[in-house]
Amino acid sequence: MEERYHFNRIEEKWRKAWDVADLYAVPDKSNRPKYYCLEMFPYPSGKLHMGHVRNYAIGDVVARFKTMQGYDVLHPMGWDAFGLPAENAAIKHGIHPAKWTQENIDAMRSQLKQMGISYDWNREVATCHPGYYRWTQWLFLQFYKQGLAYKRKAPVNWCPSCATVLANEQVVQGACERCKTTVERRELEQWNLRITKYADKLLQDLDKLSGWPEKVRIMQKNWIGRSEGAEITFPVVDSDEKITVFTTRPDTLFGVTYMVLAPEHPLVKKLTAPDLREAVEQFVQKARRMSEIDRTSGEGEKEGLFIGTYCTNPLNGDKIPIYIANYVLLEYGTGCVMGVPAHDQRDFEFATKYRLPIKVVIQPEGEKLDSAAMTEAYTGPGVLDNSGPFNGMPNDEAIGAVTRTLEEQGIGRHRVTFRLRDWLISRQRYWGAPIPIIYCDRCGTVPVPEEDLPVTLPFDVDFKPTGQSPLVECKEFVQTTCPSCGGEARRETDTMDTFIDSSWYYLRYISPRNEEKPWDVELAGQWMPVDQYIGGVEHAILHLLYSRFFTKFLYDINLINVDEPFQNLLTQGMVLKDGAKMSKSKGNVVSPEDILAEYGADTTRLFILFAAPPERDLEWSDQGVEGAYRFLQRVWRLVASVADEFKDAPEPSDKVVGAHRAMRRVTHQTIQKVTEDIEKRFQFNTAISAIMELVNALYQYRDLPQVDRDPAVLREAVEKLLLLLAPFAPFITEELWEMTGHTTSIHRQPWPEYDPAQVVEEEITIVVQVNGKVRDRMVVPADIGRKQMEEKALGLEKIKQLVEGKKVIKVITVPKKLVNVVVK
RNA sequence: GCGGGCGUGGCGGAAUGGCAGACGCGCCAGACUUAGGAUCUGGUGGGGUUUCCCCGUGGAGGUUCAAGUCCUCUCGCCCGCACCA
Repeated sequence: MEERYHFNRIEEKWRKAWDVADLYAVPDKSNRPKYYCLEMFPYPSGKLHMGHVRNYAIGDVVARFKTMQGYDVLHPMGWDAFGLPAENAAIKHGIHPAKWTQENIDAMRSQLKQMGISYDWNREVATCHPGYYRWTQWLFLQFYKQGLAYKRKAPVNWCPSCATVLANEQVVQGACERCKTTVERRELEQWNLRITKYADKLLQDLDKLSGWPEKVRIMQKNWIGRSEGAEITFPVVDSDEKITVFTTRPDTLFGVTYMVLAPEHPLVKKLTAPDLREAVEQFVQKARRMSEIDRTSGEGEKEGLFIGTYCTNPLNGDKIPIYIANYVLLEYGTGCVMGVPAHDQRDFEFATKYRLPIKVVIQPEGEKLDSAAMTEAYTGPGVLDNSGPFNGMPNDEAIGAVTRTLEEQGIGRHRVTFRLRDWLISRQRYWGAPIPIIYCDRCGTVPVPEEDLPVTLPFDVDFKPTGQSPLVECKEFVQTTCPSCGGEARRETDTMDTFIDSSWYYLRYISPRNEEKPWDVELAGQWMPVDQYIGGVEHAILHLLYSRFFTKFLYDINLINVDEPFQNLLTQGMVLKDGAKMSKSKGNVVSPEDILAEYGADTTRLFILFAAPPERDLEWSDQGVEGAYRFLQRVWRLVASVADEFKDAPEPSDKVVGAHRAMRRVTHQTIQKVTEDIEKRFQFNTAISAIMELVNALYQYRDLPQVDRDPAVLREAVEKLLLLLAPFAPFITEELWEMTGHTTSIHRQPWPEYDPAQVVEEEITIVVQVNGKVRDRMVVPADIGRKQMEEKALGLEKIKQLVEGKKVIKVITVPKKLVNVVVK
């Protein structure tokens, strides 16, 4: 028997054995209850980082725990394998993106296997594989069929560094989410998915997601940005044109003193007075050139220009000057805003700058606002003033009343607007799934017939970024025949946003090699939804919102029977070193490769799970890793030293007393604690600490003289210990399980259950307080009544002294906890 | 500015309103040892007049027999959103 813990030998041995036995394969169907445990699949960058290690260690505990509890656990892994880094690496090192990606996948798969994560590798998928992206394209066609994929020309976010357009979600504070380059605006014709059609559902169903962190739900809610208000039409003076605005404050309609259009608004050209055309055109050009960040940062100066024409307030006939201004966005609402300086801070600033009138129409209670004296807008509640028939009405009532009046007169209506915009999915890059569309001069836009999929990505392409898709230059790809008329036609050359690939991968795991369809509907019905999804909070909006959108669409076209993909979501915290996120530039990166080589997988996993609860940020500590390593050695030595002694021991007796009973109690209490900690809140850190306490207790028990030890009690404790530790440290527990005489894998054993009779204490320590301060303790039978507790406490020598000469006002007794004597 | 989270020993972190600091790291002492950066045992919030007492969970109030935990205000740090009409 090995006296020392050699993780290298053990981990290599079991890695091979599990592989050969295909231990972690999960059947498509069985009679056991299902559990779908999913971790966000990585981009194959080449090597795992600590964030991955943490993510997958957490997921593996859940998967192994649920497996031991008797579930069929679907626990797959794959690769989010399309994307820019492959192209950038290819350009830099002259390797083809496909080769670069494949090599990285191989390297990372091997690292994951080294970590001992219980994936069913038979279900591995890679989004860049034609067998996968064929179905990505197929899904695009389903969107197209339903009118949810459409092409339109619009101002878009352009990243000059990535040389491609970006979705709204991929622009963070005016910069490219990937490379941080400031995003420009360009007018381009691009493919979009109509996610806005699902805006209301995506918002409402957030309420169903009780298993998601509040934080993520709020972030999505804000992103969708529903606001209720009214659309109001203002006729233009001396013209047949009308301007429609959206406002959440129809109650302030009588306070409108100017009108603003977005500079790009189509009406601007028509409405501009002839003598101002040149100035307006200059202003529009300037606004166009402004980056998104300057345009929307809030701090930027509001700039506007009068375009020389007026419109009329439809309710009171006021003549209102029309402006254009940089702070009005074409994309939101109707692209026009009515200016109410008295009751909107932005309008107030704008009106002050351009000396526009300020008209108070809401008066707060007990106060009379004077527009000349105002230094900021009043946005609170109040009563209408200067508002004709609505005078004296509370403004919250007026919102509805004004809207109704507008509706009656046919000049406005109730309206709901969303901040969420359609999802721009075209990318002018090579390494992605081609959009399966053909353009024919006779037939127009024709979808590629489903049976012709996949539209394969050509291999020999010069993929340097030029601003247009590299596929444009690839004649074999572009030139094709029209599926409709058979004539000459051209293929769409843009590829899809990689977030499309990752919006449905959790479904492909269910039928990873199905060549007839993207997934088997019946099997999807069985496995979906994902019971537990685990990943970083950085995907709170992008990936999680897109996946929810896909799921809702697929539900509507009857391809799945759930309308939310992820029942429970765990957002793990970051891994920090010296208080900061690990990064090359800070030089505080700890490489999983090195740690795995020095300490092995079990130690690495154990440390990461022990150092902090999963949702919280984790501070990396080399000494902490040492501690985890030391603990596993301690377990090893303990088990190795007693394995022979209890090999043939029977089940322990329920009648044992003294140290044996105490040992059994700790064993069963630990089972209870660990089970609850994992189940309740994924509190792996406290679960592990409980296991450590069991080991400490076992050392005490082992060091009794041998004649005083009960081999049956020892055996029970050691075996439960190994079973409880198995999900955290799969290799060492498997080895020790074998060493203690077992022939089937520990990872195929049922999760231990505790015996309530063994958990109970016969005697407990009660705290005795006087006026809330602990003054003494007493040991009493566990089933003692309140009355006896109180009597015994009052009889204690110390308590008597403290109470002497004072008046006992009352005595609080909390069963099994304490007695508090309140005196005066 | 709005929204969310977090403030507990030297450090990571524990505590259904009921003994603050479990467990681990670090540190101190002892044992074993040719040796120890191995292992085992014990100790380890601060202070004091040291069988005992006082103070202590960012700060100030409050509720309660009892508050790290609940309430009000306040300070600091982190994250997300930010001209959305």
